[in-house]
Amino acid sequence: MGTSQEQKAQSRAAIVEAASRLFRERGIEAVSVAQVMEAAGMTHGGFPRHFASKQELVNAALATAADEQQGMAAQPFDFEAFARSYLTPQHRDHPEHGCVFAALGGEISRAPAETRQVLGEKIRQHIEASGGDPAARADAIGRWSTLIGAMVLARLAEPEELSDEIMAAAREFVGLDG
Amino acid sequence: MGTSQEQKAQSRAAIVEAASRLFRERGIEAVSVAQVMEAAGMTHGGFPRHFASKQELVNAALATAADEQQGMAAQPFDFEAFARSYLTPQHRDHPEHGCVFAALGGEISRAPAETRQVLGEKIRQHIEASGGDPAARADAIGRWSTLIGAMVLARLAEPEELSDEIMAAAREFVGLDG
DNA sequence: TGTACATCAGTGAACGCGCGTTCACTGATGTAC
DNA sequence: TGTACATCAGTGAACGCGCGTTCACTGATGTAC
Repeated sequence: MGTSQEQKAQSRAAIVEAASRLFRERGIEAVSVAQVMEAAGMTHGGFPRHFASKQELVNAALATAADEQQGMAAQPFDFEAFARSYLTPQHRDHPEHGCVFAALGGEISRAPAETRQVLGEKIRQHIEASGGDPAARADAIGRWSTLIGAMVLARLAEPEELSDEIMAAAREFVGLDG
Repeated sequence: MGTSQEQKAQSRAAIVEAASRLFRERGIEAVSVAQVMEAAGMTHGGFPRHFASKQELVNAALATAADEQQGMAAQPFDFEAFARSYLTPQHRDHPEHGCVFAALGGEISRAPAETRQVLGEKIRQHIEASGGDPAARADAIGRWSTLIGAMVLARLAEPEELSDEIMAAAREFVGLDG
């Protein structure tokens, strides 16, 4: 069953990727299993061959979304480059390819513990990666918080000039453009 | 119909207050009209006497939640006092009485324009209140962003020590405790 | 190599359920005179 | 002041709908011999 299992793994990856994208774009509750399966090129009946419940898919999709962001960042972590690509109209207007904390943080803090822990662990990893020096850690946390909060505000603010101003102010506040 | 209209206004206020609280606690989509009406002491059938749709209730509840926060802040706005009460376990553990942007910002950025505009306008007002000096404006935006992002992270982070550390780091980053 | 059989990813119909919304009704409130 | 009538906030049953999930079935994949 070699080929078959390969195909199954590909299908699963397609489902998780579609979910990761659709959840960030429209919210978890607003996206149905059938919509995810359709986006992955299947019908909804095949879903239970890969996940026991929507909850399981959510957990996998969030882990993927968080890893994707971490994977795109430079190694070792370059905050300035990260912040410059984070605070952009491109990111603001395309949450489906963006930061899972800004897009779904609020919603997930109300999710079952199992789901919260997926992102909780990613947060821990991200902070650990900033090094052992307490001052550097605190600074990393402060700057990261600023990016997330600014993106939340920038996605709500109107008109677009104000939204742009929020992103520019956050760039300054974290030490760029200054 | 004087008394009757007073009673109606009281009922409407109770519905909006219950919605404002429940939406922040559980998310907008996760709370049904029937649950809001029950929390307000009525049955769901009375709902259309006050609102044409759930969407209308959402708009009213968000405006109330945003005004509530603004109303609790000192006049003139004292950022330091605001930040100190914002970055607390009390606020983190009780989103139902807390910042609507941290609790529902992501969800609302995906809502219909009409709903987004309710919070978009509150953001504009909050920023305008920081004064006309461009540097002061930018600083106010940066600090506010930090508070919101830190609360999103603090509500997801585990264990509790890490969550507390995030709030402490944000306090430092906005210029307190430093 | 061929052939008969087992497995199981994916299909499409169906399920029970809770949702937002609608509506006939009731009874207290307020008005007309 | 008293009486007959109108209004309408709130009740409780009902509606159509989309949801997550289940399941009999199919047909391609892989195994046994």
